[in-house]
Amino acid sequence: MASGGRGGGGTAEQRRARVRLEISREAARLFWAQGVAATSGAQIAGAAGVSTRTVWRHFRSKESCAEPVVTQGALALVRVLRRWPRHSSLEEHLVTELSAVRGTLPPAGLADELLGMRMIVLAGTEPALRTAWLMACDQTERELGVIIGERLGRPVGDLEVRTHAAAAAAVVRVLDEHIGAAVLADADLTGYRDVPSLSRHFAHAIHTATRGIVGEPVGPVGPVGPGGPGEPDEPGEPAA
Amino acid sequence: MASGGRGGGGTAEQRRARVRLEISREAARLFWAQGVAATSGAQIAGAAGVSTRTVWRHFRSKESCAEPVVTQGALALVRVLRRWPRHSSLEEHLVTELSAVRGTLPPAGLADELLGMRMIVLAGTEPALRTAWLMACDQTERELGVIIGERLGRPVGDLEVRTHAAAAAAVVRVLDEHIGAAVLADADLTGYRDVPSLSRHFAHAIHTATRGIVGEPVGPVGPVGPGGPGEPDEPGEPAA
DNA sequence: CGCCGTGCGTCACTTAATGACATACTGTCG
DNA sequence: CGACAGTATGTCATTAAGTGACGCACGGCG
Repeated sequence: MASGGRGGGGTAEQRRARVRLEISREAARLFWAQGVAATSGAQIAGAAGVSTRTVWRHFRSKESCAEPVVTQGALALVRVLRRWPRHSSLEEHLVTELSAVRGTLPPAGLADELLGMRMIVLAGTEPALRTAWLMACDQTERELGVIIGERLGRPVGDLEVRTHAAAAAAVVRVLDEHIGAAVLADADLTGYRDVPSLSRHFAHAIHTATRGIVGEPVGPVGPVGPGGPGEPDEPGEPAA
Repeated sequence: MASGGRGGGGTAEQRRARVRLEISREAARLFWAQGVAATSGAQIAGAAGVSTRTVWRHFRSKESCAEPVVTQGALALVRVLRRWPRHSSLEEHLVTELSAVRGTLPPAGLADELLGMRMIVLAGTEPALRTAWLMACDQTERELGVIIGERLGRPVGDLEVRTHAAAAAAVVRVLDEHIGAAVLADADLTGYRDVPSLSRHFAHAIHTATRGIVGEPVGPVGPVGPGGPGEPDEPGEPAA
């Protein structure tokens, strides 16, 4: 293609994101079908209908071509988390909102999700892909940091905010890897369609990883109290 | 080389590790001095006194040359953790053992540590290095998983073990990044020589990230005996 | 219409990375 | 001590990843 008629409008940034995603889809498909090593940049470019130069313009490396599809899933979670009202608990919010988002998912979104899971699974054996996956999680961690910082009323660089974000992102990553493996092993998404149950898992894991500091409702504006260590243990989540 | 006087004995594996570390040192030095992009594989090889072919035999990629020096620090922690007696708390063990280990550190070890910190700091701005750093942390996470699994009396693949390991590794990573930045900003290691205080930080962070499940003494053989030394006021863990 | 900014393709080029083969070193057995 | 096996290294040739420089097509704007 080149040229002309490509899917049109939107900000330059949006168009850029679309192109990246399109390349990423083809890359992921090929990685899954033939393995990473056996897939060349030229092949990816060809499949996506662009020149190799364009591929390298959009991605630092071959493996990083997988990042967009892989990020999609985590990004959805982050988007939901951005709308997390201060007065509600994490579990509450996730259970209702994740289901809602899932309900309105376009079919292309489902395909992307499957593709993303495949990449996550592949990352278990292909070190090159693992770097891409870890970079995607790293990105997620930053976004989580912003959200947590806001919620706790602390600056973004705050060490405590960063540790909580890191712990939360890490458990989300492990859960994603676990779900990915389970989904692909079970042939299909059976049993993992139960979004509310999954949501509770995520909420509980995040809550645990931050020792209850992220997860509870918080006051309308205040930070979480005295900062340090010593946060009294909340009477935690009721068991799922 | 080169040839000749290469450092001698030991297992094949040990020799391999030595060569990797030597290459890694030179690579890190060059990365720091000139930036990653400006450093070629040939340059690294030359500085380390080996052929480029040898460099590629030992490392998947240019950036991953940094992994060994960067891993050293985390590896020291893991080694200490391996000797963590079941009857003692994490804080106790770290405070005494980390100081001991630090005391017996050869001067080369200190230089490596500084180099490692520099790489961690560089990883903040150079995406290529960030992948290496994240891969190193990923490795640490696996080792942590083994240790935690043993301590909790659960199989290695156990989801809970993995989430705890991931959370713990993540907070250790953030702390490392924080310390690295502080050390390099403060010109020198002043204030971060206080190993006991650092140890307490690490212990507390890990303890928090695993919601107290990793950190307490545990019984002689059992899994996490809830009755005994357990969490003072933990509401029950939901059955995963 | 002419002008500018941007994104893409083409081509030439650098260098990261691998394969194939010859050689040198290490430790072992006779 | 000397032949032997295994492994790590070097050299050379080659592929493929990734970059720079340039020209062109497109779309907005006065």
